[in-house]
Amino acid sequence: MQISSRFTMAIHMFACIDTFSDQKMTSDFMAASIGTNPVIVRKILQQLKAAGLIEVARGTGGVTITRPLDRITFLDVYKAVECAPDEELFHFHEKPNQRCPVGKNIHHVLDKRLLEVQRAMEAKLSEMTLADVKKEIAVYIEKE
Amino acid sequence: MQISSRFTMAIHMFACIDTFSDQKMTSDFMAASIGTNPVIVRKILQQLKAAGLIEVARGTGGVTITRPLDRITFLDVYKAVECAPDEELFHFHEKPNQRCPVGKNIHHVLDKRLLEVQRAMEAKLSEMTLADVKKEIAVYIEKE
DNA sequence: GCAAGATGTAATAATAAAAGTTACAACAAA
DNA sequence: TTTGTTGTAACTTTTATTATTACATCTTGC
Repeated sequence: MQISSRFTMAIHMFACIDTFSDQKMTSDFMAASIGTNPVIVRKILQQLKAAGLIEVARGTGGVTITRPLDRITFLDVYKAVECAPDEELFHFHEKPNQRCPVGKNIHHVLDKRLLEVQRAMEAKLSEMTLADVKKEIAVYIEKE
Repeated sequence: MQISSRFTMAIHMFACIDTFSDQKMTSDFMAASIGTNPVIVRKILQQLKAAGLIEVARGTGGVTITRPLDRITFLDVYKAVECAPDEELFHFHEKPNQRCPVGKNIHHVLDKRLLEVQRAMEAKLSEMTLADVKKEIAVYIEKE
């Protein structure tokens, strides 16, 4: 199973907003760059807005990033688009038999360990920022 | 999105096999403990067998774990049941527009970073073993 | 005022993956 | 040869993602 592509689409969107900052960025433009439907882009825009990462100009169009790119981490983006609040990475089977000594206790035993794994992933995500992406995209564009 | 419950079911199965090592362990028994269907258990058994972690006695029933529990990590189990070989944790949107400078390069920029995140998660998974689970389950059972 | 071009969002469909179920052939041992 | 089990195919159900259509709402310029 995989983490949904909303995350990579969101980062792609930030890259568009920044790279083409001289022009008004619309959901149609970003959808064309990503290769998806404008409504998908608008939904992700709403999630990013709800997380306080961007502002969207209604009516006229255009997106503003609310803080410097080096202060937006991959984890910020991940949490904004990927999961419901406090959702856990691992999906637990929900009906272990409480009358079996293993079924009764497996949840206690695994929960904290799986959370530890999730924290490790999140820690790594928080080390990366949109500024890194901006920098590297610029290098690639330079080359051409 | 979440990692499927096959992973936690598989660990639950190992816990059953070990905790009740005095009796023959069948898919029916494990399914009852997990709260699922025996066929689900048998499919996971096949995946664990293919990964070389267990042997299953056909006809008669019963499962043997092929090496000491402290030498089977969560990562071994995860890789056995969770993903196709070399499957990546993050799902990339597949059709970025090659005529857009961002769409053309986003994959290059993100791939190595997302792989780094995945490696961090896998590293943490490899620190935990089934022996840890065995030990803690035993403590819980002791208490009663 | 109102036309043009956006966003916001509901409703729904299409797709894909996980999880569950039924059925039965193949097998091992008493 | 009976019993209880695994192996596995076929199918259904469930859930989540992704895509699409449609349209109300908003902002600006004319």
